[in-house]
Amino acid sequence: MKLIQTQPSLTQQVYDVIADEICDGALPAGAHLVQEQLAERLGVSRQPVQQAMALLKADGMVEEIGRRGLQVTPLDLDFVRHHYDIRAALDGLAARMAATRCRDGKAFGRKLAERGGEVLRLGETAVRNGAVGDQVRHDAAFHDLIYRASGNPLLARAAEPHWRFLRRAMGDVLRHAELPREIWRQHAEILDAIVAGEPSRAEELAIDHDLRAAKTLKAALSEK
Amino acid sequence: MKLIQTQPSLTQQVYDVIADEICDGALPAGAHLVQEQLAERLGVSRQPVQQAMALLKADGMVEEIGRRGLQVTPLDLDFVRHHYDIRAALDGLAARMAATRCRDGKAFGRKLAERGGEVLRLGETAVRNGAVGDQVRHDAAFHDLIYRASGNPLLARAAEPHWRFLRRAMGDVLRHAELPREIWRQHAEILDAIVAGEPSRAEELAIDHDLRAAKTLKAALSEK
DNA sequence: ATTCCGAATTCTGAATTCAGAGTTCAATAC
DNA sequence: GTATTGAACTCTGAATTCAGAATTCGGAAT
Repeated sequence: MKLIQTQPSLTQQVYDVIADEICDGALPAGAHLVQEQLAERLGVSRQPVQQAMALLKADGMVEEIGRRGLQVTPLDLDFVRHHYDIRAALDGLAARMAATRCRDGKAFGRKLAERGGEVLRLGETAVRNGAVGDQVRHDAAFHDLIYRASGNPLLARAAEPHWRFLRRAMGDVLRHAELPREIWRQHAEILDAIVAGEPSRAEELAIDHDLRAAKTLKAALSEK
Repeated sequence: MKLIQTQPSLTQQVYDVIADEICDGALPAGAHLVQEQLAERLGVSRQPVQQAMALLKADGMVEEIGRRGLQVTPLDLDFVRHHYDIRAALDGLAARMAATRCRDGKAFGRKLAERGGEVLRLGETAVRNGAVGDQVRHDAAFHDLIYRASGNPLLARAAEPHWRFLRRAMGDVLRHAELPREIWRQHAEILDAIVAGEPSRAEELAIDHDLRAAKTLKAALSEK
């Protein structure tokens, strides 16, 4: 029997709407946000908006501008590298742990190979179709799969703020460019190393992948 | 001229009070929290309490118990290792980056050696005095120094949720035991490697330190 | 004794209002 | 023209109230 999903709170819904608009660029850095206006636009009272703003503030996505509303935080180019450095550490850990689990259990590795393969195929389909939004989604899905495969339930959550920032940065770029095709080759290599049960190799590839992505993204942002 | 500090919001103050009580064990795992009661106890209206609870919930420190208030989240022993694994990755990164900076700039290393040395001395004094609370504080201060020395402004923030959890776990243990004295020797070794500008060695020592701490803490928690 | 159902209760989320913090603007003085 | 000051304005944080979700309890039926 399927669990009955309770309606998320208005606060949660407001948070999700605003967070998504920030991450996909509809609300660009510096965009001015006023609680009363957001409340009107979303058809709710100000209180859930206020609460959502507090959460978005805690997440670094918005900041106060001194009793004159809030603004979407700037996308600081220097922070691209900072976020990727942390992601590299976390992604490396995830890959290593997942590979260790595959080394110790063949059935686990087979299942992961299968699921990973699906995501890679979806990613490559999106590349063929030039569906950029889909590419980002499958990129995230691939990494999420590895976090979950690591056996550490905290990894996905730990990586989340960095993904959020980078999703914003990518969103900025992807109006003009695509994800490099080579990331899918890199994903495949990471998956292979994990499934083969090679922790050090998997970690190295994951870190390398992120550090390359950092360079690429930073270069693309500098051109704008 | 000294900056004038504005009073933190009531929400922030409520958050800080509750978070501190959770972290130092005054509010143990499972403690029942009701907004109205907290509001009375703290002499504020329910609204800032509600907001603080939303933030504490987002931070995983409290959880809902189904329209009957909230409770402090359980301290799950399995999570000690999970948190330390992530901390090891982050601390390793911090140490490596700090060491790289020391290798590239001697003045930076000298300054760090000085500051680090101070913290280590404070830690050792606390050990001699059997001042357990101070030991935890200086432990955190040491690591915070390394995060800042890394040059990545996001590292301290990234490590925060893990420190929160581990501070709670340590608080649980420290009613009965002390931090092992060897952690100060380990800290000194990490600092030496960083100041000497040896990134790989610094990273290794930092990771090793955390993995040992994980074992020690987990064993201590199992005995209770 | 166990199960079911409706009522009572507890508590939260949301709406509304009030107070006031901090910014902006307009008038005045130099 | 520039600087200063006080008033007006914008917006937030907090207090209060209302609505209702979800749990608990007690009584009735089996």
